[in-house]
Amino acid sequence: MSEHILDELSWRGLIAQSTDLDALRKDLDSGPLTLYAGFDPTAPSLHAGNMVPLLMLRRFQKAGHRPIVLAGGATGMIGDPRDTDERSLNPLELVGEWAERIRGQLERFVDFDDSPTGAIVANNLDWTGEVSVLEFLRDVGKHFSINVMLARETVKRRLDGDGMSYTEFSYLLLQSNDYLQLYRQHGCRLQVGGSDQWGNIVGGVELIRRVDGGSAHALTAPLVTDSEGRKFGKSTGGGNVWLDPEMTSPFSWYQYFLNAGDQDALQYLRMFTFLSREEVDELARETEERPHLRAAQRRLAQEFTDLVHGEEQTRRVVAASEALFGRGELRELDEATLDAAMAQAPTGEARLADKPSIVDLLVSAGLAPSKGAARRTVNEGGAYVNNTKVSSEEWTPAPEDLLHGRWLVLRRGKRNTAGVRVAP
RNA sequence: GGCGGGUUGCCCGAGUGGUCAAAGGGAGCAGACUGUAAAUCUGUCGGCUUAGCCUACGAAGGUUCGAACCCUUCACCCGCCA
Repeated sequence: MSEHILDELSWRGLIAQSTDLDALRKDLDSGPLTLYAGFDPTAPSLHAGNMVPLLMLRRFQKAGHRPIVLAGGATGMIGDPRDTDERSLNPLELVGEWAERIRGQLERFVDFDDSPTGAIVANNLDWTGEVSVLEFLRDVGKHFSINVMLARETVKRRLDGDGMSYTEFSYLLLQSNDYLQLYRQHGCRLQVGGSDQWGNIVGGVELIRRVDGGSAHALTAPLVTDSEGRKFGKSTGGGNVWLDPEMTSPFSWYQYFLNAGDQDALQYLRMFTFLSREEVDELARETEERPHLRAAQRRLAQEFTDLVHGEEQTRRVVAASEALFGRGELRELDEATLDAAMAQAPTGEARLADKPSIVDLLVSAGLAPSKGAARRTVNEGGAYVNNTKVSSEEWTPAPEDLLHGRWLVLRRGKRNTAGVRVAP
């Protein structure tokens, strides 16, 4: 039953580029291999896209290898060059704080124990923070050819555009050194990451070979995009889909994946869940035959929410989603069910005595960023209260509109819903 | 250090004294069609107490009846030269 990890990654669509796969396969077969992936603290939380390499570590661990999760406390202070323009440096304290938060998130997805496959947590600040410039330039810098560095795609694009600072240019050296350090400390011989990390990873592979004469591997996953090639993780409301429940509620997380397109849902099932090939194939068949049931989307949303937020949360958001989006009359929901659903959905507050208009309510519930936007929604026919369209900006709730005497369920468009708790 | 070019709304990018809340594209949002899908078409897309007002074209001043557009200074970026 146990398929080779590389074959598994392959059908899951998780292999974009790699160094010699046959050599890697041999190494994987000859005992537990130590591998790592790094995550830079560029925000206070990981986002959904980060789950690809993170879950790859977990997949490798399940296949009998040892993962190292690395928080980029040092690299996060420098910034990996991106295609467009120079990043602005974040304050040191902020990066430190973010690195801590991200480390906490990383730890949840791999298992720690004393066995040879027990995970290790690292922070590259530990070995980078105290290195002197001279030491670094002599020991690491000397092994990098400017000629090669200039040939990198990102660098070329930046040179054609707004240019790049020396700081960002140096990023490659830092990450390469990370790989070397982990190779030395833990015998780490495989680094995985998104395909945008290819150059950085290979930099490390070469550094290990040059300095220690060691052989190490590189493996990247494709950048996750939706069927239109858009970068993954932009939620319908704009902005990233974050792991932190304070930043993206489990309800919103669930809804985001529930709304995925057919092709996307199947791709995400392979990448973000541990469902077997057979199970995914079955869901693909179902989607083909009875697309309206959205079996793939439901399973994806459920599995992924489960993985990130836990079973208990998942139960709640599934129930809330069914209550709010179900075909049943909202008025017929019993109080407990409605309360539970409202506890999961985004909510706002209002007072009946203030005679809030539909526009005020939409803003209060967070369904519209401004009154202007709320008015637009109403005029476009996209505003609903308790599943009934409201087409006048002047509409204001009457006491009998309140569900169980205190709730209004608002909806903007078809898939954004929120509650407003109304006080007398 | 010198000379030249640049900094426009979420992003890209046009605009070089009034007709500019600023062309065009992308993204986003809503509607129709659907399956809480995709594609397509349509509309929309700074804020507000919305026939008006406020804020906005790197920052601060200035010229002018009037400035994104002209002038000055500053900041940052790019290129060439030293």
